[in-house]
Amino acid sequence: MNKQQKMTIGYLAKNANVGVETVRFYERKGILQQPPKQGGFRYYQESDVKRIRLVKRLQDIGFTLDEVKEFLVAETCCGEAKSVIRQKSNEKISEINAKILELNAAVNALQKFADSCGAEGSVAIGCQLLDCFENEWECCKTTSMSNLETTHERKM
Amino acid sequence: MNKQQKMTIGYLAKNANVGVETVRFYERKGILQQPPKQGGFRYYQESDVKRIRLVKRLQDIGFTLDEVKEFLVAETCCGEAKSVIRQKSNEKISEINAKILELNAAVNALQKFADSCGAEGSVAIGCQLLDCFENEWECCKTTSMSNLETTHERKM
DNA sequence: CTTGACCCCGTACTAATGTACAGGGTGTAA
DNA sequence: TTACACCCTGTACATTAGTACGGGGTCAAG
Repeated sequence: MNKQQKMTIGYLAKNANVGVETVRFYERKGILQQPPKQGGFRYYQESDVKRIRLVKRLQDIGFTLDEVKEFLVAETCCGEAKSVIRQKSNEKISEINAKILELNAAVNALQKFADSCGAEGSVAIGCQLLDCFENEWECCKTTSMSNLETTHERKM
Repeated sequence: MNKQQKMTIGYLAKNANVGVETVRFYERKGILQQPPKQGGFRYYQESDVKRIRLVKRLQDIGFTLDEVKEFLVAETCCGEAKSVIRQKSNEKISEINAKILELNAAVNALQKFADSCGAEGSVAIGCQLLDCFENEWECCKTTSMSNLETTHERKM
């Protein structure tokens, strides 16, 4: 690629694997900075491609666009703002670690389900997605079925 | 809990930790079966609580409501439908395993970011979320920056 | 200097997943 | 029997993250 050449929004979008409307949408939301225009057109740098890909990756791991924005804005921070962003990073790390545990349990549950229900010779009665998940989940996060409330103990 | 007592939608919702509107929404979508009404009211079983919790769990691990529905409907399947559901389960397992890899890489990247940017004494120039993610991601899924296209090689 | 691909802005629409009324009915405790 | 919490249906609104469209401007190859 010739670095002298100008990258229009269409090419940015193509390179970053998003739609042009998405790029403009990100600029409106303040997630991407709108580049200074030449003759009414936006022209981009390679770093913008990287930035959009980063946004997509952050989305993939569970960030909302607002969170992405917070993090990207925070990059240029200093002093006190740093401890805020460090805290947010650590919160996200905990969140993701919890999700990893949950997903591992899910794989086990689904495997059990696939083995019992999906097996060619199995009988229909064995197809209990609920049972597979109930057992597998207990290690991860349990909500007890005891103390269910019903209607005759009405709130007054 | 007295099993003789009747569980109205409000209590079902409370026990399953969702809103009553959500329950009705699930019934409209066919994710939950609407129970036969007595005097115009819906009355539920404990199994309905379990079912809603299962829906929430499946959502947590990345199922859309339509996918949840597919799986729940498929539980009562037999014969040929079984191999379909087994295949879907296996697809989901692969999907989740890929996600786990991605999340592990994300934790590493965020840790690096928190360490470099968030540390009390660090300088602002070290705050590069993009760099932290770029390196960490390569193991997981890479999109090369070479072969970028720009505007002067215009399509005709 | 025309033409066709591409860009601009602004607005409106979509899909998924709920939430929130409005207007009326029900059931039970006092 | 009345009050009040709770239920019903139906419709509309909210949020997130885009996507599409209309009406017009720009640029570069032929």
